[in-house]
Amino acid sequence: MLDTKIVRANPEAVAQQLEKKHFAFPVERFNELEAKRREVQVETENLQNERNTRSKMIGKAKASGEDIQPLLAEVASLGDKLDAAKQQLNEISAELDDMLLGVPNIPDESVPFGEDEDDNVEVRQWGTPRSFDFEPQDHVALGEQHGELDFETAAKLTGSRFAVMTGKIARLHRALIQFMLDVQTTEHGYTEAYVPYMVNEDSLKGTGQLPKFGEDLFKVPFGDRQYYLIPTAEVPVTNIVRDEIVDAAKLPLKFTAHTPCFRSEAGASGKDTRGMIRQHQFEKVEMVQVVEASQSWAALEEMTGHAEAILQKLNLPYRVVVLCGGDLGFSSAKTYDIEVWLPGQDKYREISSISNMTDFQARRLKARARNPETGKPELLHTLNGSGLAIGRTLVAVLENYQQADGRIEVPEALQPYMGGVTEI
RNA sequence: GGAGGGGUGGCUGAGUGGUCGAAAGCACCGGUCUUGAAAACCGGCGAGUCGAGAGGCUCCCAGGGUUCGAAUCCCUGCCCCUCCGCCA
Repeated sequence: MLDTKIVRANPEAVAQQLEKKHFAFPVERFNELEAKRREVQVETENLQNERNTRSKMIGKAKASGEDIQPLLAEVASLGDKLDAAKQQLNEISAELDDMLLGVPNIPDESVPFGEDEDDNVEVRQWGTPRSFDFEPQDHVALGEQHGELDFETAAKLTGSRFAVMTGKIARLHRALIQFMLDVQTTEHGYTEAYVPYMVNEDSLKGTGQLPKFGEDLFKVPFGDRQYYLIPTAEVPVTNIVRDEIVDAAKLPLKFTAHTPCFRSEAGASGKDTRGMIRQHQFEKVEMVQVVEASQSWAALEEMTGHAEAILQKLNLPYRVVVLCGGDLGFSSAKTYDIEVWLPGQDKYREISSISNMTDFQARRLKARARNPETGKPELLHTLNGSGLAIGRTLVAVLENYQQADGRIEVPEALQPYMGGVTEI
């Protein structure tokens, strides 16, 4: 959520900045509602004030043994008036809240203008895509050849967009998780976290998936409530600080977590239908940082480096792009995507996304820390990034490390996690 | 699933219808004292929101209700603790 003070002070400026994200902020409707809100709120609060004052007088009168009947008569009509005012205020506030909860974060000045992913801007490249002296296969063909990556069985068990892995490939998949967690905890200073894979509505509101993007989520009815399968560890991990005043001395908080992620991919029918690139269920090792406001831009660069380090250790060629306004996520002020080279597709594909949410999530979460100078609680900044998406990393390893006969070299960094196996 | 006890400020914890946003302690901040620190003593100290300000309003798990007035009474839900049962 944006700072309502800023929106009120200059709605036109906010609207203009949101244009970069191709979001049309309804300035007129907002101003209209704001004016009404102000009016009704003042009226309501005046009535409340009157009620409070008179109730106190009644209390005093009663204590001193006076007759309170005349005083009671005076307040008789107050209740109805107050109820009416309150109801009106509630309606206006609800509409304003709905409006503001649906407004995305303002993109940072450094975010390039653009429509979609084609307008993202490359920041740097690392490594050189390997040149093959044979026709490289994609991971689906490789997996089939090994008999260890099976989409048809998964479709029988569940449906499309799931995978069954067995044997060495299943182990390689697991090795990637362990490897990444170890790097993040021992080399990058993250604290490992284990979190629920189902969350409540409040958590999803806190990080911004709700109320707007419910159709992307898998819902789990539970009694008369509703839980949701997490679409990313960002949700449970970032919500650790919801409604908390964090001890400033403990900042920055740096968490890493391995979780499965569940996405309905509602808007992606027909997109990436082959293989493991876009699944309803996939694993991810996530990085989350909760930092003091002034530190978040440095943290964004740092976290991008942490994700890159994994790819470098795996010796997988990649490039880093900065997302343009049109491709930027709802809660994000700035996002870097890291794209890994996939020989099977002959192009770079997203394998990590690192975002600075500034105070946008923190405001919804009420995640604060006391400023040591002033003693006052101030909003924190939250960031998250994949470090990395496991399924896509597996795809990258299979495709980049394939041999002419279909065997897969095991990257050196993963060999300790594969019991010393060098080839599968 | 059954029985009971609880959810109050950063923390511990008092408060069972009125002058309670809320005792006390801890923590924290300022001061006195001290070469410095500690201790002791004095003072300050919840959050959010509206307002230029004075000040107002809201918040004692959440949502309803009773009442002129609710932290306090009633209803529903959620969460935590103890015991019994079941269980990976």
